[in-house]
Amino acid sequence: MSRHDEIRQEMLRRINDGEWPVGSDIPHEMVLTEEFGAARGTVRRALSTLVEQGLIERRKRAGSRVVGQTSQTSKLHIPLIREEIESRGHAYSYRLLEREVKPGLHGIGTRNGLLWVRCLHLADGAPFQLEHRTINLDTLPQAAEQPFRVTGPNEWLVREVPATRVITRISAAAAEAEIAEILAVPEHAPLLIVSRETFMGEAHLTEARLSHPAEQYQVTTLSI
Amino acid sequence: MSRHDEIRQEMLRRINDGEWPVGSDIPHEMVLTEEFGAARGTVRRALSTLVEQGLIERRKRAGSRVVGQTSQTSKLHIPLIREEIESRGHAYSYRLLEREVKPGLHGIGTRNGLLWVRCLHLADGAPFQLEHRTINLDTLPQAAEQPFRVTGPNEWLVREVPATRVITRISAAAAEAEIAEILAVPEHAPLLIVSRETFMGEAHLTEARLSHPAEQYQVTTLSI
DNA sequence: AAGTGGTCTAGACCACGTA
DNA sequence: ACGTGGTCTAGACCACTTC
Repeated sequence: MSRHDEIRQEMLRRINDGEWPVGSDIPHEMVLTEEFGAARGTVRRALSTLVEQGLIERRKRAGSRVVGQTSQTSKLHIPLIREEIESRGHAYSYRLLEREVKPGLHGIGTRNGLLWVRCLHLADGAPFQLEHRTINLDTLPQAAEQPFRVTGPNEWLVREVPATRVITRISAAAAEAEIAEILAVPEHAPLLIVSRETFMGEAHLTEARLSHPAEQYQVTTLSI
Repeated sequence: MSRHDEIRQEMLRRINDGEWPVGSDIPHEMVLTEEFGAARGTVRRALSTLVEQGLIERRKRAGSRVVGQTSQTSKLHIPLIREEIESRGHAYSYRLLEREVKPGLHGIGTRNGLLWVRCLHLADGAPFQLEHRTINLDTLPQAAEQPFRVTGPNEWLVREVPATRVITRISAAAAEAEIAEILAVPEHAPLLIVSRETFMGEAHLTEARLSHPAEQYQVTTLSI
């Protein structure tokens, strides 16, 4: 355990034991620096981690204070669907349903159009995730050469394309007739839907709508 | 924009423009330090942010390399339900449905028991979130004195209790008859369910199961 | 206005993992 | 075995925000 970890542990203990109650100011950096006998940078590193965790707040000239659970954030990690399925011990398979180039929309893909893909990811032969994928051919023209016949767009994107910004939306919906049939669930069965938009800088790269039968899938996040 | 931000921006540009393609090694710290004319710590800070964003990977003695979207993580921030409703411009109201102390389970709350609360959060008078809450009275004995009659457990927890670890699970389900009635949706209507377990160190603090009519609610996450 | 947190520098030592 | 990234120190200047 590094020194800044030790210092952070001790700070956590003080918060936990009520020595630094929620809402109270904690000692200034220089005080802590002397007390722990460490350099200022080391103390600051411990404090920064606590800020990331959402346990303390820092304001210039006003010191730092302990906060409650308000600003608790978690990390959401959505792995490759193949890895997700294989990590559960199931056999992964893939089926391309549709692939076509469509004209652009709303200023996205207006020059080269949009590559539109619909495909299915299966676990032990049973439908697990229905993927509606749109790829912007203005920013990713190489995608036009990808058949996506034996592996999905995800695999290719992960291997080739870096992204700086991802927006993920998680929602629930009742399965419409067509989707219900593809996913082999009753009509109006609950679905868990993950929608992701991916950007590189300001450039829009791709968009995915991933529908799962609710019984088979849930999203889990861990704290920072 | 601070120097480490400028350096990071330039690194992002190189990744974006393919000067540093996915899978390739990027220059060593000392090379970058010289090139940018900054201190090593500043370059390292820029690199650290890129690691957090999941854009590069670092391995001792082997250098750093650009990775694809595999390890993309997002930050999930679930605010106080009251703030969520008010930020949409609706009037928030609260109704306590049930409150009772139950014996502990699975080693959780085995001394003092568990405080079990069921309550409803409404937007403009319409049901928005049904909350099933369990509070561990071993770790949070003060909770036993809280009536939760006019404000929910959330408000109290946020004000009083810090947490170091939060596990969040997001799932979908069809509304059972009783829940459907409380939420004023048809039976079997899709629900978006957010479950959270909260810990301070190893100590289990509280657990919540938050059910929302799917039409009214979705979870959004942003990249780091 | 002043003191806090934020940033940056320059240097050193260390441990680990790959070559 | 050795060079890389990881950590820590000591010091300085700055800008913001509260007092």
